[in-house]
Amino acid sequence: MPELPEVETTRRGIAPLVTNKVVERVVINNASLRWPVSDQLPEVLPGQRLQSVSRRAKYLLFGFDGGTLMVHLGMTGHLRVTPTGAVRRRHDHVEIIFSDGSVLRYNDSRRFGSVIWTTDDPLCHERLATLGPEPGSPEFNEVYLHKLSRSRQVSVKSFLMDGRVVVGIGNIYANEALFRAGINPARRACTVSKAALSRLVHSTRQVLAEAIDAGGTTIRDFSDSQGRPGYFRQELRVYGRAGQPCTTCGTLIKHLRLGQRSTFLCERCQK
DNA sequence: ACTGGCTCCTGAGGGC
DNA sequence: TGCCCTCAGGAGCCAG
Repeated sequence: MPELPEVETTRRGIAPLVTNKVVERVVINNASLRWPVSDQLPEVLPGQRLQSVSRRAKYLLFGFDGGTLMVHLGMTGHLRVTPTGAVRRRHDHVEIIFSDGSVLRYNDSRRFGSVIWTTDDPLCHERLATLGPEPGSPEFNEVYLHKLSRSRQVSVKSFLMDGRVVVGIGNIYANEALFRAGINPARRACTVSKAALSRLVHSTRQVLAEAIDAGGTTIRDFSDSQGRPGYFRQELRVYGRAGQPCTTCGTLIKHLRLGQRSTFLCERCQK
């Protein structure tokens, strides 16, 4: 489900509802996520105040007094805040009850996501330490991409989706960014010119920023913390548009598979 | 060091 | 209506 814009949309919705609240109780209904949820959580968290909700890559970082809860939404994860006593839904795996009665619920039908507790610097955690720069950071630029890509034989799309290269870009936005940059996603990364990589840096930032402004993209089941869908779907130019005309030249959008992921392109606009 | 393929899991949608 | 198949927005792990 979520790429960077959806995670950021979730963060913005959740943060004002839970920041500065004190945990009263934690309930783990199902600990078997991507990694087992720590059974220490119900003992450790109560009494701690939630100081901040930030984001690194696709991880939401809930900064408590004595540590950080690192939440990844996987493919189908949702967070929502409800009053106490609100009906528990199927797949509500973790519930954090605050002393004011509100409840933060982690729901994830496929359980590809994770809820990880760490008392160390989360940025040094093994899940985060090896990740590349944020797409919005100055480190993500054409010089960096050019240097990193010279030895890479993988498709430029797989390269762009590699979290060690740059974080937050999943399948939808990789397709969209490559279309806007006029780059064929199947091209090997090492063959893409610095000029084209420069276009890719800008189109990536642009697509992500526009998607955040629209509240993310809802294809199947993404909704924000209030249950609202994202409105970027109507802005998608290639993703999910196989057989439909290119918005630029009218050529029919082609569908193929790269690295086991659905890929869409206009063969005329993307070289 | 890279690469492609497989894997975890549930649910939706299409064809018959 | 139901059954079976394919596909899905992530990403770690493994063998080659």
